[in-house]
Amino acid sequence: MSLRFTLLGFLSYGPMTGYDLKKHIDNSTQFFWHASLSQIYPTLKRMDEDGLVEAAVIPQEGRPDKKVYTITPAGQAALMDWLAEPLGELSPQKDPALLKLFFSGVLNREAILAHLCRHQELHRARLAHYRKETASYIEQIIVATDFTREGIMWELVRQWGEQYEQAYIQWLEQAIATIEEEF
Amino acid sequence: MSLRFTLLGFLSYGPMTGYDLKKHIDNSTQFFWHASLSQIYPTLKRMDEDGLVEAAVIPQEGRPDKKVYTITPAGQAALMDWLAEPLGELSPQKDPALLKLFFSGVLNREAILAHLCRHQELHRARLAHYRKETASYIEQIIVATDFTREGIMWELVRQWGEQYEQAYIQWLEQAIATIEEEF
DNA sequence: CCTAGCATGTAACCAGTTACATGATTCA
DNA sequence: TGAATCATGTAACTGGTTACATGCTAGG
Repeated sequence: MSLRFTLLGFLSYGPMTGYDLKKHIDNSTQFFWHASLSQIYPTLKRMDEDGLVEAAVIPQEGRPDKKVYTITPAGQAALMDWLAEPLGELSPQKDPALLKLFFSGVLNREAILAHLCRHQELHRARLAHYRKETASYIEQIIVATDFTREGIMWELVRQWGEQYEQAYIQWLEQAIATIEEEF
Repeated sequence: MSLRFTLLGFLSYGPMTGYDLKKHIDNSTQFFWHASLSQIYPTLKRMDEDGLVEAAVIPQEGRPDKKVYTITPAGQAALMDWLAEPLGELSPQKDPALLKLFFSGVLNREAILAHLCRHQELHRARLAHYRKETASYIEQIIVATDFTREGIMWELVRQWGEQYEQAYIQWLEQAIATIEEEF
């Protein structure tokens, strides 16, 4: 259901194609909400049937016709209802890396350390991404569109990403120390 | 796929029914891997067909026969292969609460603050849970089974849960301050 | 020459949720 | 009296992934 709201959210900033939406998702919500084109296209189609968006077909040569989607008043209303609705329970997360670690007591010291170091590398890369690419993307959009209020929210969420990665890396540091001492 | 490894992981500690497995999941992996009974039962059945586990049927009166599953050598091997295999990319997370916040720039100051406070409450409750219920559950199992090596891993993962929640709460604190000042 | 970007989709499949179905025992 | 615990499952559905299909243009 949240994919529909993701799409409505971006379309509330302006009309766009499914392809454009995918790029915005990849550049901003990617790390707390992602979707593939093969999920986006049929979803937009159903949202059109439900009257939440409207498609304007722009003929093109040499490539498929462009479908530019615009949010309808009904779509705006649905988005606002969802935004206003209080948060439910925390949504359960799944993290295969933690699961593997949880059951890794049977492995030897070196194998566990290898997992932890690899894990740390991945999180360092992501931290760098939040600080560089994500930060500049947000700034760029704020400058281009003058969405200052929206920009405050985007930036807050980006900061959570940064702090999350920092905390993760710190914990892994401690975990490595623990294994080196106790295992 | 990871559900199969979750079940194999717990079954490597000893034979159990699907019902027992569900309780272990709820008490320990719940926050990074969860599953419902209606997913666990058919999965165990298919794992039996694939030779990863074996069921011993224990007739009971007044309730369905108990099926106690035991991990087979093939199951043990599959579990070890998975544990040894290096971590792939970070698995994409989905968090509807962050998504809502991301698009909340159109809401007024009070509505945003309400979301943030509610969010903080939920995370405080979870932090308390990790510190009390989860911690005592782990200690209890370590004492009962003498799985000290395994216990170190369980405790490490629990500590991540605790640090994650602390970081989340801190970020929300900052976010509340930012909205109060800038919005 | 090959990769990336533009631009759309369908079909088969897998994972996971929700609702349904049964039924005894224990505890507040 | 009603909820929780024990103990199993099935069926319909929703959400999401993977593979397939088409085909032009621009740039390194």
